[in-house]
Amino acid sequence: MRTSSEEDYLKAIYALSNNSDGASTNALANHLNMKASSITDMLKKLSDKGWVHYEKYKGASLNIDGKAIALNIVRKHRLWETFLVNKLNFKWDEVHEIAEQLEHIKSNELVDRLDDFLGNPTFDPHGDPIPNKDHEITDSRKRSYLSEVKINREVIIIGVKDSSAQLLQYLEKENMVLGKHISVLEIHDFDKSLRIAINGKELNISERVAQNVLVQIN
Amino acid sequence: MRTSSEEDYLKAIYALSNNSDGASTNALANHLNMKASSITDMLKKLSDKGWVHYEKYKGASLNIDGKAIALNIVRKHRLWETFLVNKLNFKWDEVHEIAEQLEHIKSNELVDRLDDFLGNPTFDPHGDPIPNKDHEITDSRKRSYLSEVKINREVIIIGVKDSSAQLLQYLEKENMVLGKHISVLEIHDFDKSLRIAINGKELNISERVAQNVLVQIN
DNA sequence: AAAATTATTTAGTTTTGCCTAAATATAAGT
DNA sequence: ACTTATATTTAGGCAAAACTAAATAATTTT
Repeated sequence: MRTSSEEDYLKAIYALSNNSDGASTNALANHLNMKASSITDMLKKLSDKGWVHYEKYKGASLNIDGKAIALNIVRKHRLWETFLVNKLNFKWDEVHEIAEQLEHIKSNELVDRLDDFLGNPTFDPHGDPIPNKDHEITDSRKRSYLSEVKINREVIIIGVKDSSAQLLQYLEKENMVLGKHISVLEIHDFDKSLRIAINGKELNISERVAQNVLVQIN
Repeated sequence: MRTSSEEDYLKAIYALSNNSDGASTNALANHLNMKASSITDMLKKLSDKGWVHYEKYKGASLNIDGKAIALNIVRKHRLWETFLVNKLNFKWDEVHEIAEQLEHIKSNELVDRLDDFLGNPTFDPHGDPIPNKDHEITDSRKRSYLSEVKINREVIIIGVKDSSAQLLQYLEKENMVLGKHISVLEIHDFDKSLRIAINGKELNISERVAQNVLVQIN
């Protein structure tokens, strides 16, 4: 058995582990809005439970069991977000907080039935891939941030990096929503802002925004 | 703000308050599977928060705010049970435990949207009435337990009192499910068991079962 | 390489929500 | 009414999960 709190830590370690290197104490403290000392305490506990590899002063990484749990939480989070948007008509910037609660509901049967009910989606409303029952992410799309795209390349919006309400509302206002096609027309040297073509119109967006828009390259 | 634990207590006090008299410490301890001393602690806290009227040695009862919270939890519980049965195809004996978790998810918007998504049901899969947004139960059906029904009265199954898996599975086996029409043919004096007509056949059931089957009288 | 800075851990504390054991109040039996 | 039984409360304790403040390790700067 495990607590919601433990699940939050495992999810955070997963989120902060790029490539094979783990997550540092401070990075976790920052991500979870806690003090570093609290992180140290919990990492010891998670290590004792066999979910995390932890060495003093060297940060933490997930081992097999811990990764399975983390991916299961991610799976639940993304399935619930899909439910909230597709079935209850929430907007994609409104669902994160609720999904943070729903992801901790315990029942494998529930998750599997929800998955079926939603038609076994492979991506959530933010464009993030949904792990399958076996905790595998089978993401075949070539993805990149809009800020990295070459001029005149046509791409499709498939998600965002920072899913803050501010960003999502901005994108909604500019009608830069999931599935839209974009061409990068020009990159302005002085501030790296972009002129893009979308919805048959031209639009300028800041580098900051472009760095947070995830696109699929055809 | 309130905790899941506090919500559980308020729900228990509501469940144990028949008519206007409140719930005793021991009854609550029994209902919640806790020790009486834990109940005393929490009743003081709930009293401080203004949700419960508590006097030493005299048990507890809900005041206006507490009752509103309790009915909101009941509403959420029953809506989620309805979702699980109607949308995810769970059986009615499988949903209680999951709904116990889901009822604590915080978001009024979510509950209201779920309500709409389900078609604003007034009864859950066990036949229990679902409080509306204003925490009112508007139950217009005349209900009774099958054990109280007069001979030759035709009634409709609308719920159960004890929703244990054993009972629900027994009813399922005998095809005594929600919505079925029943006539009481005979009440045997020596053990108060009933001979009933259901599904075009006759069937004997014990008093114990009859006491737990909730029916609507036409 | 030493000093200064930053990151991490340790030690001790707090709050929540439960527990046990003992004390006290209420209710019931004779 | 008095004794016994039951119900309830009080007092003290424990584990989880956070915190602060101080100590120590690692890293960076000069």
